[in-house]
Amino acid sequence: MTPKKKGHKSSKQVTIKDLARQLGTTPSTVSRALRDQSGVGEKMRERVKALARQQNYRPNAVAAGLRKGNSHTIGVIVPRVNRDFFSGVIAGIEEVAYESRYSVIICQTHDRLDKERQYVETLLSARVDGILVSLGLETDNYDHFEKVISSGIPLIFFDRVPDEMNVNRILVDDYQGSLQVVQQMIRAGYQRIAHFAGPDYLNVYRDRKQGYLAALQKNNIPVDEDLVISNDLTIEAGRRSMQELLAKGIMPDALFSASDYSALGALLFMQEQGYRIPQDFGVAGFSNEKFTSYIKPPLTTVDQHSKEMGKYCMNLFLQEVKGEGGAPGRIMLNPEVLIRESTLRKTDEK
Amino acid sequence: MTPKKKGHKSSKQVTIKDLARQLGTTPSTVSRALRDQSGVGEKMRERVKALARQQNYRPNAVAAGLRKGNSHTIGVIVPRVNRDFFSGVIAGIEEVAYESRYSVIICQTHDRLDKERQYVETLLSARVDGILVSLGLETDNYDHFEKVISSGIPLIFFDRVPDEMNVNRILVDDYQGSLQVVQQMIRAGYQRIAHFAGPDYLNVYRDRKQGYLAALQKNNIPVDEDLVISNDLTIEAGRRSMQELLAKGIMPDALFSASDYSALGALLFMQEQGYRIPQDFGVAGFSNEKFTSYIKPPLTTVDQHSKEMGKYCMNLFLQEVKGEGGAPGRIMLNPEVLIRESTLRKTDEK
DNA sequence: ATGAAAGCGCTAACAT
DNA sequence: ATGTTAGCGCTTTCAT
Repeated sequence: MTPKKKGHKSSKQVTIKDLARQLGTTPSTVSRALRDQSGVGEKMRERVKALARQQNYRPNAVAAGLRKGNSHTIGVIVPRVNRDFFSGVIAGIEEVAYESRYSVIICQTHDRLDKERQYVETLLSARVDGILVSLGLETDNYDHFEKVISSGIPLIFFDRVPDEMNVNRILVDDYQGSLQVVQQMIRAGYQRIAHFAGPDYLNVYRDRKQGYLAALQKNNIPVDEDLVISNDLTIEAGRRSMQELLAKGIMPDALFSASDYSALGALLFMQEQGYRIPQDFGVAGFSNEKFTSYIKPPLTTVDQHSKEMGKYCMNLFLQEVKGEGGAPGRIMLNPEVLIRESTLRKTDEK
Repeated sequence: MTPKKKGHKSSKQVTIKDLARQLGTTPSTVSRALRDQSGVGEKMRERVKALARQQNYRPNAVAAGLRKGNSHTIGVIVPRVNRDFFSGVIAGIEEVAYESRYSVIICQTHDRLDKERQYVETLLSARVDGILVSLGLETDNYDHFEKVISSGIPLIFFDRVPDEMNVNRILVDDYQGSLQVVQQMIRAGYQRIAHFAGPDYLNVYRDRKQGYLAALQKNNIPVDEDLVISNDLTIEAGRRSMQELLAKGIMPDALFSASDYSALGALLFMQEQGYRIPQDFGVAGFSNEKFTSYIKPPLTTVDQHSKEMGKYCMNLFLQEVKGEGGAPGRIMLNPEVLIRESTLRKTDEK
């Protein structure tokens, strides 16, 4: 069957063959001319290009990809695109991809493992040339990524990476970022600092918690298990966890949350309860979401250099795809701690 | 040349042909079996599927697409993904796409016309089955979209749509939303309401301005040209425009901005200047970005039902691609006006 | 129920 | 400098 457009305007796309016929030459010559390959007369090249333009010829990347065994497309899998951190990384990836003429397919898992698996399949079927991933909150199993590795294409993780796999990874030093934030909070005079953590099987949350614990230890503050709470790090979760703490009669004087969102939830709740931030209660988050600087008071947080991270990802991919990649390694970026009003208790106001 | 993986682990992907050989049958039979087509013996079907699973066969969507003349992929072009409105639309599109097993390529133009053009080319070359677009701020020319139309694939615009083209469009009633917001502001006692507008060649900004003007007119408030300012609707632009107004000695008592971001900029600036919101100055934005409900005071704004809009888009595409699309039409959703504290001046506090 | 053969559009090895 | 040929992996006629 000749595939014909259903009910549409029956515009078949112009092919290289059509051009060849009209020029009285062959597809190979046209192909060469179009791609500025050597071995085509100047005159012929001109004629080909002129006709191509005139006929609105558009190369079929699908066909070329099939033939060449690559699609010049990469897939990016992230939990969500509407987080400033992830959209920053994506912006960085796109910037480099655009320059090197790669297309980027962005997939959102919404932190769901089933979607993550599905998207891996889809991308592999689409024969993307590489996959860049940040894991979803639910992901505690990496079988689907083993498939990527055995397919032979580059696989690069960023931020939320799998521990047990020997793969390329690009990270920010979560431990250091957290350590510094909590140290500052302690210096500001907070004594009972609570922590909202994410799942322990994700490196970032584990490291942030370790940084928190290390800061307490360095200052000889005993760890109170009641003050360390795992939740799913949304605004609502932050609000609820805070409420539950108070309901249980547990009263910290500050909070370091592994996420800006749950920090915000807690902050709003405490304000509603009449606590003044930072005098009565200090709050710090993580990721430097934009809203953290708009709210009152502005929220102390940690910037992860998201755009830069994205650029590193794409550059690493480009290196890998050129075959210049050595053994899988890791790149660790330094975070930037942003001390803002939400943890700046003037001790005399205590 | 047999295309071989460069330096990679030389894992060639299993093909339908490999399976056929191992089963002593032909590619056509394997293909039929895999896709549950009729005309294959029950027994053979089982054997094929078993082997496919065992060998980790993965269909090559590129090859199938080339043969069938479709990619089962759609492209979405938006100004940016880190706006709640756009990420909401994308979520809606993805939800429906996922169910119907379509892949979605998301492209960000960052409001730049050159990128918009480039992405259209890329998507057409990738032979996507349809394109969904919301125009960039710079876009005042639609030639690149004419190419999409002449390629014969469905083209659907949402929110920011081109006026002069006869295409499918999905919108929210910006005029009504703006009209209602400004009416409320007037009822709350504001008399000199400024307006931040976007470029006039984009429908949404034109309509929002019209809604603003209509509200004034209905209340017999004369329009003051000095109070209507075009800027690029970022936080910084909002801040700057507000500053310039005051510097010129022009003092409105409220602002209705066509964007939440520029509304925020103005709000922050006014607060820094010591004005109380909403008592001394009222502020309203547009789009219901999430941050609008976190800031103090919460910002009056207009919700555009973004996710629903995305679903409409994808469903319309599915209809079109099945050939059930009639002449291009338009779908208009009702906005939801969210009156919040930033415009709730208690008149006695005046 | 199965197989043979052609071809989607393009590229690249191998002629000439 | 150009042409010929083969084939990427798959689907779909058209046999049998």
